[in-house]
Formats: sequence, C-alpha cells, structure tokens
Amino acid sequence: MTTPGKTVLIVDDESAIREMIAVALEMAGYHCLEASNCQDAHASIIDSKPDMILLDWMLPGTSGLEFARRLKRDDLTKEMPIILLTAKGEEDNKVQGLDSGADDYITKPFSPRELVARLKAVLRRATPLGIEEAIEVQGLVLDPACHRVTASQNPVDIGPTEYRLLQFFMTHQERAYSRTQLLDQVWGGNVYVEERTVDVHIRRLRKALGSAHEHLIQTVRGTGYRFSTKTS
Amino acid sequence: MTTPGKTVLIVDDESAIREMIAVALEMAGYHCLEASNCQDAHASIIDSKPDMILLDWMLPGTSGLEFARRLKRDDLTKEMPIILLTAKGEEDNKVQGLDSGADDYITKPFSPRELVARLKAVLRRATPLGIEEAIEVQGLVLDPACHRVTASQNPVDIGPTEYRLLQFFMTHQERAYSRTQLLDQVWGGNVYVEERTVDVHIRRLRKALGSAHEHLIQTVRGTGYRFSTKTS
DNA sequence: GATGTTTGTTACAGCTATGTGACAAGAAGG
DNA sequence: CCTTCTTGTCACATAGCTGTAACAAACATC
Repeated sequence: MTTPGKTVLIVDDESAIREMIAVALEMAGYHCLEASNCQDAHASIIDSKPDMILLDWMLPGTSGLEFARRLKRDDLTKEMPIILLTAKGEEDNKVQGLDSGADDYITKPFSPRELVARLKAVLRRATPLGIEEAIEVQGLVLDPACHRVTASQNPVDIGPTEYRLLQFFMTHQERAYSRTQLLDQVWGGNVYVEERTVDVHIRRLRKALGSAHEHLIQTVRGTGYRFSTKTS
Repeated sequence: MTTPGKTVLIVDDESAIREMIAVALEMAGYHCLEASNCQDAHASIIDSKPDMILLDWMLPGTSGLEFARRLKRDDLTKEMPIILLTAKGEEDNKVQGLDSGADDYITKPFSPRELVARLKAVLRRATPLGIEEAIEVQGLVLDPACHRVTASQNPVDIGPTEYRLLQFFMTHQERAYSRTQLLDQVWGGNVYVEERTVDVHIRRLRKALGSAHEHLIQTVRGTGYRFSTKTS
C-alpha cells in the first residue's frame, strides 16, 4: 500500500474515543495528533498544519459545529478537509453539519474500516493530484479546476460519478482495475453497491466520450477495466 | 461471478439467524459452516479451517468477544479474519470489540448485501495479492499489474486462460510439465477437463504470440510442454 | 513403407462475462 | 409541489471464451 504519511488531527473530549480512533488510523498508516477542546485544536492546526481534521460534534465550550464554521471562514484553514463525528444519526445534524462546511460526517458508532474509508475518500477529493492541473490524453482533457471534460474541443456532459471515474482512470493509466477496486477508489469503499453498477457507469462514460475516445477505456475480460492509449 | 468457494464459519446461538446468514452467503457463492457455541466453533475451526469467522457478540457460555480474543492470541488461528455481530450499536461494544482484534463488526439488524460486502472487503484485505512484477523474456513481456502481454512492443490479445497459462510458463521456465500438471496449476486442480484441452490452449497461445515468439513454448513429445529460451 | 500413437489444427455448440436500454427512487433546484 | 438530473438495479442482448470432437499431420516402431 502506498499510504503517504498524512497527518490527521483528532478533536474529541473523550480520551478513550480519541485513543481508539488514533489506533485505527495509525494501523492504516496515518500520523495522528490529538486535542480535547477547540483551543488546543486551533493551536495544533496553526502549529502542525494537519492534512485533515476529525471533529467531534459535541465538545465542551465551543461546539464542534461552531468550530468547523469558524475554520471554514478563515482563509488560512478554509481548504482543510473536515469530517464531523456525530453522536446520533439525526437528520438535523446531517443538514447542519454539511451546512457548516464539513466535507463529510460520520455517525457514531462507526467501524474503523468505515472511518478509514471515508477519510481516504475525503483526502482524495481534497488532493486530486496536482491541485489545478489539467490532464490531457489524445485530445481528451480533464480540467479539475473547471471541473470540466472536453473531447477534441467539445464539452463532454457527464455526471459526478462518471467524472470521478474518468479522473481516476486518467490519473491511473495503463493499469487494469477490478470492479471491486474501482468501487473502493471511485465510490469510496464504504458503500455497498453491486459490482455490475461499475459496468453501467463505464458504459455511460464511454457513450459520453463518443466513438473518437471511448476506446481509451478498455475492457479486460475476466478482470475489469483499463485506461490506456495503447490499443490492443 | 467467479467467487472462489471461500468457507465461512457462522457462530450464533439462534439457529434462525444462522440460517438466514447462511442462505445469504450461499447465494453469494460462499460455503457455510455453522456452530451454536464456542466449543463447537473451535472444533470446526481446527477441523475445517474456514477462511473467515462470523461471530455473534452474545453467546451462551463463553462470549463471542472472549472467544475472539482467544482466537487472536493463538498462533494457529491468529491470521483468521473475524467479523463480530453485535445486537445493539453501543459504543462500549464497539470499543471492546475492536480491542479484541476483530477485523470488523456489523450491527444487527443488517442487510444481506451489507454483510456480503463487508465480508468481501475483509477477505480481500486478508488475501495478499500475488507478485506484481513484470516478467520479460526475449522481448516477450507479461505485466500482471496492467494484466497485459506484449511481444516486441506489440500488445498480444489473449483470453484469461491463455494469460494464466503464459504466466505459469514464464514463472516456471526451462522445465517440462505434463498436461495433468498444467491442468492442476493453471485450471485449478478440481476441475474435470480433457487433457487434450491443454493442447488447444497451447495452440491458441502460440498463435497469439506469433512466429517471433511461439518457439518459446516447446512440445516435449510423450510428456507435455516446456517454456524455454534454449532451442532444442 | 505400414501401422499405431501422439500432437497440431479447425470448427462449433454452450456458456459466461460484458454491453445496453429501461425504470424507479432519490436528490437537486426551482 | 413539480421538474429535471443522477443513480443503482434489473432484464435482456451480445460478444467472446471454453471445452470437445473430428480430422490432419507428425512421429515412432517395426
């Protein structure tokens, strides 16, 4: 596994929870910082510039929600991905949480697998590859900055999932991926979706790319799919 | 789907639950064993060496949690993946459950889809992938990562069986193998196929490799075939 | 060279993996 | 509330792979 040692700041008042999360993340190859309140958390953020923040909803003093809002308002910390931890899966929380600018939220209790999966997904979204660098392959251009795809100058109209799928393929060319791997990488690992769903999205993507470019996405029979300029 | 018939041991005191899970898993292509208590479970583990264990949290006698801990302490069963089933999603349970070394846990009630998905995820993680290094012989390259074969730069188009056959040969060069041995190694031992089928696939592989490389696969009359750079 | 045995080659029927269109449920946005 | 877009799933169509048989060619033995 190529897990770059990303740093994650865990903010929770219960040390037992912090510990549990830290252990899970460290097993997955992340480096962890801990804070029990917003003051410490803020100091830690300024000081160590973590790659992302895990923030408990309920905190003594300033609530996690309020803290998240504040971080998203500050230019210095605006870009920092935040995952909110909520105690119960109440709809209100969800709405407010996303409103506050958090990138994702997880309902306690959660499994370490789920945590790591969503954390990966958020980190991936936050750092596509080069931050604003367009990728071009044989007249097919994917521009993350504009969130737009063009095939031989013509705009390609695709949904979010197809976009992420194409982005993954263009940043991972030449190699074959199984449906399961694609579900992990593009959908985010913690979703339970039929494998054949991948086929459908591949189909939609190919169709959108048109006959001039659809051959870039190749079927590897019995295995999965591959993005490649080399024709077989 | 080519689900390799993995064996799953289901440990739960309620036979109705066991049954339900077994049905779900068997529909997904898994083979199931059942046990209603830890004693039976342990016997079954020693006896049948299942690929993974689904363990109920609450069990009469030894609790599932305690049992999981014991299994993770024993070298013999240490590597066996365990998924804990918990009746209620209480935080305490989760913390303890993960402490016990379980690889994941699922909170009842759960959907069969979720069960199968998480089971797959755990099994995938437990099964390390094979070698991912490209092999090259006289301009013939087999790249497992890309799942692709090239002969003098040109992509070679072959089916899954020919691919596996070539992979076997390139990792076992210079030695002659009988048709039976090849069936065991490439087809997978427990299939009944005519020996002459090997000949047909050899033929297909040679044809796909083209005249420049087909001589690498040599016929050993009265014995079988051999992959060798030395001309006989 | 005749004969029996082993291997090469081809065609084909059945099957499995993948392609494809349609649909219902949900999310987004008026 | 309605409209529009997206998404996951299904059912069916299709294409490609697989195993087998049948025959041809090569080889061995005498």
